[in-house]
Amino acid sequence: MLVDMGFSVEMIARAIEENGPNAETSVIIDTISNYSKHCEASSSKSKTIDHFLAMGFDEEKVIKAIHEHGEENTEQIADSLVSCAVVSCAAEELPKVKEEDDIDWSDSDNEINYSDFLSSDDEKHLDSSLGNSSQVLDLVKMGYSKLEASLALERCGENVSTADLVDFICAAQIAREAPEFHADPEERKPRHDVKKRRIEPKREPRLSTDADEPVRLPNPMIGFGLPNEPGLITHRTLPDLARGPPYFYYENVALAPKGVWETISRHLYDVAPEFMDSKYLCAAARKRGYVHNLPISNRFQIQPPPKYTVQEAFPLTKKWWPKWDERTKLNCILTVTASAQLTNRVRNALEAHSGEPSEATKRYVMKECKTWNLVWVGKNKAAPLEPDEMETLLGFPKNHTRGGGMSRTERYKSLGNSFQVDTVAYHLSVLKPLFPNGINVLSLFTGIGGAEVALHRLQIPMKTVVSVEISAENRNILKDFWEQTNQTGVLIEFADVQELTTSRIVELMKRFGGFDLVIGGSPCNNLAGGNRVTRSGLHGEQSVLFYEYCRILEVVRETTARMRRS
DNA sequence: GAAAGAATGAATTGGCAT
DNA sequence: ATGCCAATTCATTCTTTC
Repeated sequence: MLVDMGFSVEMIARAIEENGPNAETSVIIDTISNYSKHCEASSSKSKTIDHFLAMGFDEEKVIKAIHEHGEENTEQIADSLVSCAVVSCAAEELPKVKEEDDIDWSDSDNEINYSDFLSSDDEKHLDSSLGNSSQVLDLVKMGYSKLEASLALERCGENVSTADLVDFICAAQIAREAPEFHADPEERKPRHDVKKRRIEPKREPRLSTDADEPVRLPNPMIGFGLPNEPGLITHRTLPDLARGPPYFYYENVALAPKGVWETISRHLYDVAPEFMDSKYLCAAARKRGYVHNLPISNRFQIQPPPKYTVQEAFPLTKKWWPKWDERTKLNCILTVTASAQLTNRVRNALEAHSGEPSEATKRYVMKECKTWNLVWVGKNKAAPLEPDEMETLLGFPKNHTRGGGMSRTERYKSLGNSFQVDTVAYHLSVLKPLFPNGINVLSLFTGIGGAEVALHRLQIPMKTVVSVEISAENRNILKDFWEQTNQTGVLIEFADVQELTTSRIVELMKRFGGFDLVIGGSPCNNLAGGNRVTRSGLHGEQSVLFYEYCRILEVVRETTARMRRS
């Protein structure tokens, strides 16, 4: 049940651990309440929560009870809470752990009956895992939290000794608490190795995020390094919890409000974000953070590599580009572009006087050029990019967003919200030797299919793509791409992440043999600097869907673990 | 009605002088 | 360390135009 809410045993265990065993569970509560607001899409739910909170019950338990009984059944909720409190007082919470585990996998709310596709092995697992509660009990007696213990059991499988479970828990603790423990040995060498990092002395990536320490954006923003450049970092050690399968790849804007990336990282198994500005791989800036558990050695670029400067990308502009416009890169491609009238205003300003424009005029023109990403397409004629030019810059085939019932304005919006394909492909390139026979992809917040285009251009066969995208026009674009590129794999499109219930995810995984990659960039609306109205952070109306990514990823991870065990 | 145009700052960071 | 300035930013909403 907690999994359905987006909060796995793992996440709760980690959150509790981070705040200390007896500390306030503010992180959990904050997350759960915010998530639940979104999930239920109604304020009545939070009113119900408030109601019971006012009675002095623990918020976590309240939310759980509401989910179990439905918010309208306040009496049952109350009963449940009272009996729950009694159990707690008895200091024997162990049975509840198993309860969570069972609920997790035999949720009767789901439309699909698990027994229909659970193999006999799976059932055996459920039974034997009940039998293993004595191990959990042992661990609890040794001072570990019940959640920690059940987590260890979950990840290590049923046929392991208690000593092994202890090892796992210790390893997980060390991995989380001591960043230097999993630093690359090469990078960890003491200072006599200075020559090696002379090139980028400041770019020492933190391999694990400390909750107390704010995330700092690297300067230059080049992630683990650029292709064909010195100073490449080719190895990192992930926190144990973060390891695949499945691989996951999460993206969002780098310049988010303070604290956002700390939260994102914490919810994605403490993997430190890789911040990269796409201006190092193409002719337009795009500062983004990527949280992923992919290997980072032997990355390669897709061919042909994109043009590096605006003038190379759009050769016709060279002729008209004034000397005093020193730009070689464009700024970030946004969701709105300048009007055609702006081109006229710029032209009028430039032609007000003959000869070299005044400094003031240059300043005005340059300001507009940088604000609106104008390029020179004629004498004194600075115009916004065409949609197909944006497609080129972002690594999509020309006319990728054409058709599908999209207006020009809508194309700009969809393109502004998209991946830079070359950047994503650079990161995903390590998958190519790993999946020669193809890959099963769960693509969330697909948009116009940046991930799919990247995989296609990498020539990694897509056996299955399950895609979730709210915009019907964007779904059409992906479908068209799928057909036009003669994909042999299966494409399944959903409109809403809410449709991906636990049962449906499990069903899909059983059908296709699991997912190898869970990829997506959740909505940035409430994080993006351009938003003057609702830049409300990760809990904003759209950006809160980040927690849906977490929820779905966690279901895939747990299902993957189960499938591999059986 | 649909599409395009115009108006609407703040948060954050880096650089640099103090 | 602190303060100032410049630069950048996956946007929203209302108005106008067709």
